[in-house]
Amino acid sequence: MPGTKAPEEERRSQILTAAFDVAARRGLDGLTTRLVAQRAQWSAGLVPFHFKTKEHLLVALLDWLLSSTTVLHVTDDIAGIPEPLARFLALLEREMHRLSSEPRRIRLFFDYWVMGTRHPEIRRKMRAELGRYREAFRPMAEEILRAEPERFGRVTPAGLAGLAVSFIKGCAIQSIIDPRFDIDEYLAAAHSLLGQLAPAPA
Amino acid sequence: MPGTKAPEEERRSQILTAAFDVAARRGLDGLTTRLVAQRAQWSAGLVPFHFKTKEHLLVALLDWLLSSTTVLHVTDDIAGIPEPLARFLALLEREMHRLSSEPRRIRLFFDYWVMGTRHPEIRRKMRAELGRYREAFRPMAEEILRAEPERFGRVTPAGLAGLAVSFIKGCAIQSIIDPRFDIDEYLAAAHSLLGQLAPAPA
DNA sequence: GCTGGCATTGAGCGGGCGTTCAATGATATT
DNA sequence: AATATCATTGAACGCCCGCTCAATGCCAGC
Repeated sequence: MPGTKAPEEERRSQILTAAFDVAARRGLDGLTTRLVAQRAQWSAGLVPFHFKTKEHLLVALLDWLLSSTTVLHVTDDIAGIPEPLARFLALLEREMHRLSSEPRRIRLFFDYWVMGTRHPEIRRKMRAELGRYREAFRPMAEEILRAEPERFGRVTPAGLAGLAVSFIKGCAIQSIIDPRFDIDEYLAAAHSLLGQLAPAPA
Repeated sequence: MPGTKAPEEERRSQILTAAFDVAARRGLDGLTTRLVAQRAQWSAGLVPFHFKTKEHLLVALLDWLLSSTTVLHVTDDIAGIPEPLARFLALLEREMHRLSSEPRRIRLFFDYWVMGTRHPEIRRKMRAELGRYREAFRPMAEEILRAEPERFGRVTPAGLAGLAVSFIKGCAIQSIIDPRFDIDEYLAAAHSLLGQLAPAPA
């Protein structure tokens, strides 16, 4: 039955949307079942009814956050770029642009990252997410390295993919905490640095 | 009177040490004045007596964390490396090694980063810290770029310094949440990438 | 040896939290 | 129309928090 949801799932979805709003404003510490209910003018007991414990709510919100963040999909326009390095750079650039257009998601992502430090299930999910993120860069990294294997003897696709993730997450950390952090300057440096990887342009 | 402290400062320092222990175990959420006191077998009222509010304690702990992290000092052995690029890489490598040797500090750093997202004073301190961190890389970045200005037209020292910070923080984010993240592989990729900046090695 | 001042104690206050649950209301089934 | 089912309400419980403060202990200056 496309376009509809079971009532139960519908309600859970509504709650998660409200929970994201609260978490985005107040952080995971400030996320309480009462505030979530209040935000949508529900009774205080509704949220605990649909999510047995707060932990369930937190885990479900993380799933919601990750699944509603289109990070894995290499869109057609980027997949269509023939040159692997250019594709790599285009993906980097698009991701950085997404960062600055969705700061609330990134902040919450790092909030969960910190939580994952002490919470096994959340750590597992964050680890998987970062792994998927790297995997998205891996095919391009492989192609880049394959073009000039002798030049990058010790560099592996996984290493290069990890570097790409660092570019993006590192940029997020700096730009979110410091609005004067110059993303264009940063991107120019990244482009130039990665541009050195090009197989000797004419 | 070297080697001694005023009793008041001595006590505050003891409290901050205990507070770091608690925060490292439980995170900033789990940091309570009672737990700090309990940890050192003090009465529950002692911590609020020396730090009027919990916010004061949190800010003081951040100051303590940042000032006791030797991040600014480019040690003599590194400063003595003649080649700027090699110096840059040596500093990167030492910082990454420090990350894995002091995971508690890094975790707490990111915990404060998240807090800084919503707390102006903490955000200000985190911004300043990241700025100092970039500045530590800047002189070397300037030298590297000065060697071949025509090759890196659009790259600025600030951009390159930001990239260096991303290398380190990005590595921390990935390796702390995922013990299987291969730091050596990552470092090899970073070295190779930055190595491309070398002024045409023989 | 007395005393004044300060560090320290530990009980207590008010408040917000997660969670529970009897009561209520709405809806679908018979 | 009667009833069973389940989402929803809102008050209540127990817990832990930051913070306060009278009482206590400790020690330097007289």
